[in-house]
Amino acid sequence: MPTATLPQSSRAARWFHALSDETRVEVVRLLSHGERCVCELQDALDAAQSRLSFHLKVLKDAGLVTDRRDGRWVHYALNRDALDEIAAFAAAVHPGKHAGSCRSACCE
Amino acid sequence: MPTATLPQSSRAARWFHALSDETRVEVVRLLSHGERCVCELQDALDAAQSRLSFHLKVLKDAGLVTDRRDGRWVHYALNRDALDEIAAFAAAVHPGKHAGSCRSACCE
DNA sequence: GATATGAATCAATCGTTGTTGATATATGAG
DNA sequence: CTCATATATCAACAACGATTGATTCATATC
Repeated sequence: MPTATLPQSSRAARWFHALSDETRVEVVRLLSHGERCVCELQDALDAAQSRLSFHLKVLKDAGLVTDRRDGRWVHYALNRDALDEIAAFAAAVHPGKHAGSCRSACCE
Repeated sequence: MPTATLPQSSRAARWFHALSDETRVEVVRLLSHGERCVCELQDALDAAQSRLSFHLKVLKDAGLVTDRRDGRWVHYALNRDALDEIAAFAAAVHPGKHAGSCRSACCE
């Protein structure tokens, strides 16, 4: 049962990879306050334009953020569903959830 | 390296990096059922010994797992505190938490 | 149209990460 | 002490990821 509720490991690994860079974590933290345009993120993070664009692409490809063009600006926002799944993963693998039901099979 | 004194984003990035590989995610899932020895993980994952050892070291260096030697076997277990912090991160950046209190500053 | 601005993409580079096979270390059995 | 087993470490290499500066694309203003 616990396994069935967990996302595929490869999906999880993809999310975690997207969050494995400090700049990208900062972006996510900024976006947690609401939608932001690229220029604003650039300001807040003091990041070169192409560098930030690269990281935003990684986050977008992983499905963690969405983008929306508005005139010449592009606004990024967190994808709530993905964050839900990440939280679910952390909860599902929490030790103690499977209280002794699955004992070790070797080294005894 | 005093991970405890690092800024939060950097610590988070470290954890997520440790989980950014499918094999390591699988290890964490297996350990969620309880402590496991290396040979057992090797069996379950069908992974070469040095390869698994490498991934276990990454997880251990990131503070996600602990190891305990027992005779000739070494048992690995999840570090509950780290998983708590990861869950806390996911919850903290969840959109909607800061309901309109922080509006965008540009592109208006 | 011409031009300016916000953002994405590209090419080059360089450091990092994962895999493999070989070797080393630790423990226990005989 | 010798040997077998469990695990860690090492060296080499391929694959991948991040950064930078230049270029391109899209949109808006004049």
